[in-house]
Amino acid sequence: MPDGSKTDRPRTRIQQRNRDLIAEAALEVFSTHGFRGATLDNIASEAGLSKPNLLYYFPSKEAIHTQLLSTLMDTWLDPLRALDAQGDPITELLAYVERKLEISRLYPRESRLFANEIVQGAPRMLTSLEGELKDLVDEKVAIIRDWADQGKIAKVHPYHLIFSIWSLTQHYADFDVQVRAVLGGEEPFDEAPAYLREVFLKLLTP
Amino acid sequence: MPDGSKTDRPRTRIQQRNRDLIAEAALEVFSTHGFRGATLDNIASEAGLSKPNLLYYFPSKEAIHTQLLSTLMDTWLDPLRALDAQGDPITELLAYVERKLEISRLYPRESRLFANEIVQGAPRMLTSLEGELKDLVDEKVAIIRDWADQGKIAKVHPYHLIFSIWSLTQHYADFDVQVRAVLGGEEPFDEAPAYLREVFLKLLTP
DNA sequence: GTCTATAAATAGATAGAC
DNA sequence: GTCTATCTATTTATAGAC
Repeated sequence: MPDGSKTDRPRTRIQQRNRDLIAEAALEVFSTHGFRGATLDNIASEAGLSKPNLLYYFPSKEAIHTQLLSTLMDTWLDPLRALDAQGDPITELLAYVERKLEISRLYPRESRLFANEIVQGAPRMLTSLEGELKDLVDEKVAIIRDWADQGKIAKVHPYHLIFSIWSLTQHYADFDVQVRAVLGGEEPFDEAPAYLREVFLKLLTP
Repeated sequence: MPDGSKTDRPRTRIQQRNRDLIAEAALEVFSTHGFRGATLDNIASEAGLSKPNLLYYFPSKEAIHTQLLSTLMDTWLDPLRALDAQGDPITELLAYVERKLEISRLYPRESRLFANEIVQGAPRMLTSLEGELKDLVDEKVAIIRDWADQGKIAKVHPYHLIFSIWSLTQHYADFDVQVRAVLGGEEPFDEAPAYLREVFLKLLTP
């Protein structure tokens, strides 16, 4: 009797497929227009479903948004989770920068989804920021502080170091139109990896 | 006959005062909720005026937003304009960073107003980005490139250098809630100036 | 110049047939 | 499970009295 129930949400294949369609459409629309700017009409037509059908799968617009944020939260935190206290400090931190930048390149919508939410004061995400996010950062800050104390990297403020990694890498996703407007034809991600590597190598070298 | 008419918009004292009240209220509301999230009701009550009275002074919600963006565009560009080709290169660039950070501290709403607009693809600002902004950046990039060619600063990609200054300084305004959530009680602007100075000093020193 | 009342459009959500 | 039709609330904008 192989069935795989009991996992709570997804049941049939068609349900799973439609939930996925909705999540994908919602990501597209929420990341481009923010929560208020997005409409169920937009999301429905992007998903190729009718508006009432959307609300058959999710109880409300808010529920779609919330589910999206919490699903993607893990993806968002993974690169920092991977920072390894046992590895070589400079290598670990540069690899973290590289991962974050690669995520901005490959998943700009996810980055903008969070950016929209946070710029507006994170009304639907504040507890996650003060909980999961802060806990993870505190844990990694302790590692970075040890590295600095042992003279393995330069003595930099560990929290602000992390802010600067977020800021510099996510900028290429969140402010993509501005970056491209200023660069004209040049592709941002051609030069960004080497540039950011240089920034953090110079900063972190003791 | 001293009167000061002919300047086109503001006439009486009361008109000027109400236009200012509306601009201030609109900045507050648009910067917190974005264009779609803001309502005329919010803006009106924030300004202490009735909704129809708002529309006596401005033809539409869009017009308020547009006027706000174009008024603040100059303030936004001024710190970069002040970059002086005749000054000492490192001093000039560090002073630019300091000015931008100070603006994030003193005028976070203005920063978030632009952030909201740009994250969503700058639908009402794209021409400004491709015009005024790109022109100014191109001009200053030429200066930075000269400095690098003359060996007065390290050889860094000038466009990405500017992106990194924007990104690192505006982060403290745009992502303020996140920064504060992670820091717990610590005041971001206590450490940020010294941290950013260190980042750019290390990066730019030849 | 400012207000109350209201029109017109949009958007989130529900009813009920199939 | 999916659709059409519709309800209700919100929101932009206007009319018209004062």
